[in-house]
This record gives sequence, C-alpha cells and structure tokens, in this order.
Amino acid sequence: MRQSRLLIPTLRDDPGEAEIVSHRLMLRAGLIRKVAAGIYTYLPLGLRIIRKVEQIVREELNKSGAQEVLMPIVSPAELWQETGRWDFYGKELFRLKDRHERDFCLGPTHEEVITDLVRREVRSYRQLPANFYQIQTKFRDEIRPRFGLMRGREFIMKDAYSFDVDEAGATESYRKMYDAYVSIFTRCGLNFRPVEADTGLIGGTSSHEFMVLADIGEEGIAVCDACNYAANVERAELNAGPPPAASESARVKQLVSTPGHKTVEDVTAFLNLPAAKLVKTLIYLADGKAVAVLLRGDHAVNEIKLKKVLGATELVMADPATVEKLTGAPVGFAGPIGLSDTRIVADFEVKNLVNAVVGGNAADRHWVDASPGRDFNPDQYADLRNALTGDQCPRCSQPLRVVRGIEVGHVFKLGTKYSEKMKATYLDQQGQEKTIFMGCYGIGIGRTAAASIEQNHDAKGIIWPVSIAPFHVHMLALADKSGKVQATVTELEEQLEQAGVEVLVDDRDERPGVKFNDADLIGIPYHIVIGEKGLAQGQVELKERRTGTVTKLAPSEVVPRLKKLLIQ
RNA sequence: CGGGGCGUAGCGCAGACCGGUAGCGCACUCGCUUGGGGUGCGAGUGGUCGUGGGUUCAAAUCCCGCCGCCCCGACCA
Repeated sequence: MRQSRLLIPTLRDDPGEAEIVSHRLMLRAGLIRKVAAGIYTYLPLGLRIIRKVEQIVREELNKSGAQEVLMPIVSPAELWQETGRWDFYGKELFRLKDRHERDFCLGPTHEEVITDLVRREVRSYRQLPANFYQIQTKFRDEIRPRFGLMRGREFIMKDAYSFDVDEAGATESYRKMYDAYVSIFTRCGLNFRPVEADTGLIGGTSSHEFMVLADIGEEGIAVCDACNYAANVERAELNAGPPPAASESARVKQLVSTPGHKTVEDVTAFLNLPAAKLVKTLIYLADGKAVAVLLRGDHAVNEIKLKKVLGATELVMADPATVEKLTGAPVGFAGPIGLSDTRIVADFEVKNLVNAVVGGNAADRHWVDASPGRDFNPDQYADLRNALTGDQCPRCSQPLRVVRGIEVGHVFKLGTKYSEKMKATYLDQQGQEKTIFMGCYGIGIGRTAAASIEQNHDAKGIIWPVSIAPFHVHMLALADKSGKVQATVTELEEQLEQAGVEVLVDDRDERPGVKFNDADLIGIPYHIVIGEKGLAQGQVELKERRTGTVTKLAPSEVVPRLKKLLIQ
C-alpha cells in the first residue's frame, strides 16, 4: 500500500484537546478524528487497527464455539420495558422516536434483543448450550465522554450472550469465555489482569473484569502480591480490621462548637485533626426508611456493599429536610449519639476508633473524644467501603495494593435475570418447561487499541505489537536520483505482499527526517529504510521500532528475515 | 448536573486589560534550493474572530444570552 494514496494526516503539534497519551497519539498519528464529544471517525490506519483487534476476537470466539450474528443498532422500547431497563438505564440510553411517535433506542448493549431472539427460536434442550456474539457500534450517552476512544458515546464493542440449560452449564460457558478472553488479550500483546468485579447495571451473579494495567486507568484494582487475589476496589471484600493497637486511652467526650463547619475537610481542619479521626454520618433512605451510615472521615462509602448489607432494593441519600427532621440539625452535623430510633450501620474501621469526632445533632456542634462501644453503639458493623492500599487481603490477610486499570473486557454470569423477565424457556428431557441460564460478555474494541498504546509507546510515538499493527512493515523510500531506490522498493513491495507481509510504502516526496519521524509516530513494528547510500553497498536497513536496533542486509534477505520475525 | 478553563486560518497560538477593521509558527500551493532524523530562500492561498443580541461613529476586544469543546467533581452531611 502506498502512503501517498492513503489519508494519514499526521500532526507535528499535540492537539490541545487530548490529555492522555493514547488519545494524543491517535490524533497525531492520523488514526482518528473527532466529530463530536465522544464520537469519532476512524481513518484508514485507525480502521486497520480496529479490524485487527476484531479479527483476533473473532478467531478466538469462533474457536470457543460461539457463533457470530449481527443485531440491529435500533431497538424498540417494548423490549426494554419488559426488563424494566427502559426506565432503569436512565439518561445514558440514547432514545429516539420514529415518524409514528413510537419509542426506540440506540443499543447500549443487547441482552433484550438477543433474549427476544432466543425465546422465539429456542424450544428444546437439544438446541442448548448456545453462545451468540456480534461486533457492533454501541451507543451510551455518557455523562462525561473523555480520552478519545477510551470512553466514547459511540464505540465498537464485541458483545456475546450465552444460553444454557442450568447453572452448571452457565458456569462452563462462563469459563470458556473467560479462557477466550485471556487468549484474546494475550494475543493483543497486553499486560492485563482478570479481576473480580461488581455486576453494576447489567446485573447478575458473578463477574470478572479484564483490566489492562495503566496509570491512567479509570478503575481502581486491589491486588494482593502474596496470594494473587485481585478485585475491583468496589468489589474487594474487606474483613474487620485488626484490633486497634491500644495507642491512646479514651477520654471523656465533649460537645464543642464548630460554627459553620460542615464538611469533613472543614471540621478536621478546624479541630486540627486528621480525617481518619472523624466519623461521618450519612443519612440514607433504604426503601424509604432512614438509616444512619457511619464511616471514617477519610473513607468513601460503597453503595453497592451498603445496599447488600441493608438488604435494600432502593437506596438514596436522604434529602436535607429529612436529615434535619431526623437529627434536629441542618445537614453537616449529623452524628450517631442520640439517634436512638434510627438503624445505625457502621463500617468495620469505625469500631477501631478511640476519641473520634462525630456530629452533634445540633447546629454548629460536634462531639470530640467520642468512642464507639461507649458513646454510641451501631446496630451492625459491616464492610461498607472501597478498598485502599494497605487494607488486608480477604484471602490471606496480607496488605493489598491499589493500582489503576483500563477495563477492556467484562464477563458476567447473569443467571435468569433476563430470561425470567422475558420468559426465555426450553423444554427439558422430561418435557418440563425450564428457564434458560444466561451469561453476557463484552470487549471494548477501540478501548483495547487505546490501551495498547498506553502500554506501548515512547517519546517518539506508538509502538504497535505485530498482532494489531496497521501494517507489519513500513518501507521508507529515501531520495532517489538514480532510480535505483524506486526499483528496489517496487520489487520488495511486491515480494513482501506475495509473502503475506503487510507493507506500507512511504513514497511521499518528503525529506528523510519527515519520513523517519512520521514512521516512529505511527509505530509500525518494523521499518525498512531504502536509500542510495545503502544501495551503493548493496544494502537496505531493517529497523525494529521498539528497540531501534538496525540491521543492514541485502534486499534479497529482507523477505525471509521478516517472515521469520513476524512468525515469532 | 456543579466547579474551572477555552472557542481567532487545517493544527498550535498571539491580539482582548487599554475598541480603530486581524497576526505569528507549522501545514497547504508555486518556484528555486536541499536530499539519511521535521533543509533554506522567495512568492502565494486560506479567517462571517463559536453564535445571537446590546453599547458605540467604530467591537475579535466592552455588556448580556445561547451553543460547543476540554479538565476536575458528582449524592461523601
């Protein structure tokens, strides 16, 4: 392929809109261009990369027995109303009406559509198990699209859905997909880690996220170096911590004036204490009933855990009026002392505090030197927060480390959540009607490419792994007075293409420096430099992008050498 | 949605405080030059200054509204 015939608009300057490496380099290397916030056009080079990732996904999924289908992007509201997600999905769902004012949406995911298909077409246990996947553009009206392809409103996703006769079958399907994902991300050359995850909006019973380790990752992962436990910080289970090292003796509690100091920062700054010495009291409405939730000032509540502990189906923070009615104080001064009629749950770490600050349940008042067990007694201690570095591993009690990751894949065991609501059933061997067990599985195609750049780049640009590189080889034709360069380039291009090596020839009338810099920026793994100087000695140069290693060799050696390198 | 920042040529920016009819670098076109790490010189092309209104003899510049984009945060009492 000739570079002069492809639109590869490289940029010398960093575009102002891009903050992170992969976004910047995708724009600079001419892979993508933005159309609107979170919506991009894939240029020829970018599209080739996307197709490479898709191909790997296809091959591995086909190998695992999944079958490819293609569902519509637009789906009718009725299907979403059946599962309740028409309302539950909220503003993230792109909605539209047709000319008859009927409601539709642009698919953010396809559980409803595929389950509808399966309930119509699958009757018998003989047709199961089945696993359907598609690679398709998805739409989610994200609250804040960012980082180029990392979090777009329109993006390409591989989504798959498994259907089994029972729980055991579903577990087997899940395991197969998990294994396929490991193969896929390994082939993409990523440093990744499967971690235990929460099930979020999709719902279901168990789930793993495939995280590419990178500092710019939007997700926190708690990892244990001692026993290999890894989980999303939202998911990681935390046990009651070690009993407190008896550092200080409990003093008598006092009510002090904290005029106007409502937030954790304000109060601790005013009292000159660390946030870890404060207990914050959050008032929630769990299915309409007020609950006080106690956490250390420096900890963040995890509402998913809280919901489980409370056994609540609906959980919202109480409005200021309710808080005032309950505590007798404006928002900012709630505390557990004297809240006798209200259920109080506290995070495990609260139990370990001595001489803590708590709200006074009166305007501009806080208690200092309050101690749990003596001054207030929660109804229950539980795990209510996200994991932090230093917390104990739930498996082996060694300290956890929190690292950042990019979620490129997610596998869920759904159970019968959708099949029950949508009545997707089959007849078993006894002729009994049974509900189908489901699983669902996603991979962000563009995000996988972006994650690869985050892990594979240097100051000059991208360094693609061979498996997803837009081309295998970038052949740079330098100045050519004699015509020899052109002749060699044409000959080599032909030989390489015949050998199945994908080659991009930089045949532009540009200075050598421009070509070298653009080639480094684009990041094709091998460069062949052909110039008159080298040819005078019967040689061309082969450069490995990652290491910069240059090998001089005769033109006739190029094809065999590359074939060998590319097979590795 | 809350906070902050920004919209001036394809890209990166100056001009704005102090109103006088738009500029720099890169890119692009043409000519010469150069030809192994973003050559050099010259001549050009390209902008309703995001948008609507207002103030003024005069608005990129001052005032108000709207739109878009980027960053941070988002029930944390």
